[in-house]
Amino acid sequence: MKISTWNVNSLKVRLEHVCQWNESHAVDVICLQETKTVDENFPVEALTQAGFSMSYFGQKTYNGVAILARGELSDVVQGIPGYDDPQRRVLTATVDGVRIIDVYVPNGQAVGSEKYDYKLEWLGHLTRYIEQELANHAKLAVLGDFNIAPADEDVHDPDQWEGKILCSTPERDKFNELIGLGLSDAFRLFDQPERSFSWWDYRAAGFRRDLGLRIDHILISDELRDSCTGCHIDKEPRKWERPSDHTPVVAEFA
DNA sequence: ATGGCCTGCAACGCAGGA
Repeated sequence: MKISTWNVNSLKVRLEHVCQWNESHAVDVICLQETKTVDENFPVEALTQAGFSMSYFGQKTYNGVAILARGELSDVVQGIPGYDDPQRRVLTATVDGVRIIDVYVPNGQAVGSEKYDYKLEWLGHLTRYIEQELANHAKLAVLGDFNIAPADEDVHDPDQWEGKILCSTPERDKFNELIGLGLSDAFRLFDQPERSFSWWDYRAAGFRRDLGLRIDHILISDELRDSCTGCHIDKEPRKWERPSDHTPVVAEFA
C-alpha cells in the first residue's frame, strides 16, 4: 500500500498534474490540501475516470481538503469534531483498514500575529482529536501540509529561519506533541538525502536555488510503522510547467 | 546583481500563502 499527501495550491489549476502523477505512481491514497474548490465544482468525473473514490471538504477561495483513494472510503468525518472552525482543513476516512487523517495546518503568517495564535490553538484541537482517533484505530496515518519544519535539518538556512514562522519553538513543540501521542515521522524512519524539502517559494527562484523547507509530512502509528518499507519526497512535479509550490510525499507499506 | 510569485475573486488591487 502506498499513501501520499500533496498540497496542490488550487485543484482547478493542478488537476492535470494530479492525473499525470497518478499515472506514473499508482498510489492507493492521495491526500490533497488547498483545493480552493467548493464541493459543487469538485472534479468528480475526471478523478473517477482516473480510478479514484473520493471525499472532499472544500470552501471558496481558501483551504479545502480531499482524499482520493483506489479503495472504498468509509466513516468519513469532516473537520475536527467539537471544534467549530469555519476554515475547512481536516478530512478523515478509513481506507483498506487504515484511518487516514488529511490535514492542512494554518500557515500562521508571522510569529505573534493573530493568525499565529489561531495556528497554535488549532494545533491544540488537532492534537486532542488525533489522540481520540488513535485510541480507536491502531492503524492510523496523519498526512498533510503541517506548515512546520520540525528540525533545523528540514530548513535550507536554519540561521535565517530561526524563530520565524514555520520554524518557531512553539510550533515545533506542537509538532512534537503529536509525535508524543505515539506517531512517527515516516520520512525520518529511513536514510534520506541531505537537504530534503517539500516546499520551495515561488519567489526568488526558490526551487532552482533549492531554498526549501520540509513542511509536508506523513505521521504514522506504531502498528503502521512496523510495516512501513519506505518514505520519500517526489521532487519531479515541482519541475513541471505551472507547478504547485509543494511536492508530493509518499509512504509505502508491506 | 541579494530580488525575483502564484491563485482566486472581482476588479483593474486585494488577501493569503509560507
